[in-house]
Amino acid sequence: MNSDALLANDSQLGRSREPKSITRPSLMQELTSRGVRITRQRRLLVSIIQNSPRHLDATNLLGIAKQHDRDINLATVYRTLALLKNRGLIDELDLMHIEGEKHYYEAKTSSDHCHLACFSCGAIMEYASPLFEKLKKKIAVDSGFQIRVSRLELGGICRKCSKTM
Amino acid sequence: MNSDALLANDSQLGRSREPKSITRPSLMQELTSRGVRITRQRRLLVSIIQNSPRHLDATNLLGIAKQHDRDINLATVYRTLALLKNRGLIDELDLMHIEGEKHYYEAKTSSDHCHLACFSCGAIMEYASPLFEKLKKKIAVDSGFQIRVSRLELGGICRKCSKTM
DNA sequence: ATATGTGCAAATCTTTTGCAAATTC
DNA sequence: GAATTTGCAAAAGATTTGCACATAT
Repeated sequence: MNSDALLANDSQLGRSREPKSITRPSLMQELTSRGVRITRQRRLLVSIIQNSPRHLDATNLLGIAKQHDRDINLATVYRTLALLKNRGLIDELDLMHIEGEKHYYEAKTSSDHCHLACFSCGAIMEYASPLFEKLKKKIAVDSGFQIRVSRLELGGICRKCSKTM
Repeated sequence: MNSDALLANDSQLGRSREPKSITRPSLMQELTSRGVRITRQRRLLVSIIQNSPRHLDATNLLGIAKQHDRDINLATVYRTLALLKNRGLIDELDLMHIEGEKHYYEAKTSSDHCHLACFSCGAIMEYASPLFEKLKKKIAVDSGFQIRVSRLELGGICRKCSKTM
């Protein structure tokens, strides 16, 4: 029996549909309840981030947003991402720089998970585990450090690729 | 009793002296044994990385190297870092982007450790734990992923700062 | 002598910023 | 109407690259 949630994933840079155990609180609700002004473009960007099945970088996000609002600008994307990041509503990922130095974003989940990046095919898998939560708790207790953000990223070769090679 | 090694640290962006349990194999020896050509500048850079008590970024590294070789160039620093990274001899850290988007480097250690970055004072602490190793092993087994590189970074408030505030 | 490494300057890529115009409450 | 957000273009910062020259084996 395996108490951990392994979120298998097939697509390039994709993020799988999540089991019920992982929840992403509504970004819009969070923003509203914190008195953040909701503009048309913020609503659009937030909804894209919240619903995207993949991890998006700023340019991806702009591209998708442009399909709905031809005039949206990259600077607005960055400013909105900064807003969300500063309020702790999204996580910023590097995904082991598997595709350059850009960042990827995802709505923060209730319990943290880590990202496995395959150097061979570029697939990104997510993995959540009580053991990860336990480790963070132990680090906090041992070191007296109050953890606000955590990022565990692993680079290597995914199962599919190691079979192929 | 605490089986984990907590590597306390006082200095800004510093790295503490390590307990014997953490070892950093000789980069020079590794390079030689792999038939990599050793030039004057590579020797210099490698020795700085190996012996630095702090996590250095490319510009830091250049600055220190310049004290020994006035003519060394930033491009050479980056090229040498790429060489070491590709051979898996150093780890590249983001340290939660606590100081911009640059990267920091350290000689790879025998067992992985994580980095705690204090958003308030900028201190970087290192923390090694068998529990981290256990988590990685579990992830590998559960997901069939062969881990080549791992990075666990935590951002938050260090003990000292949370007392002050 | 040949392959490899290096300096330099320019290019690239991601992200940030100043400011005037547009939008929101 | 006042405060905030946005577009645009320019700036900033980190890293990479092309090429002629220098160095290592």
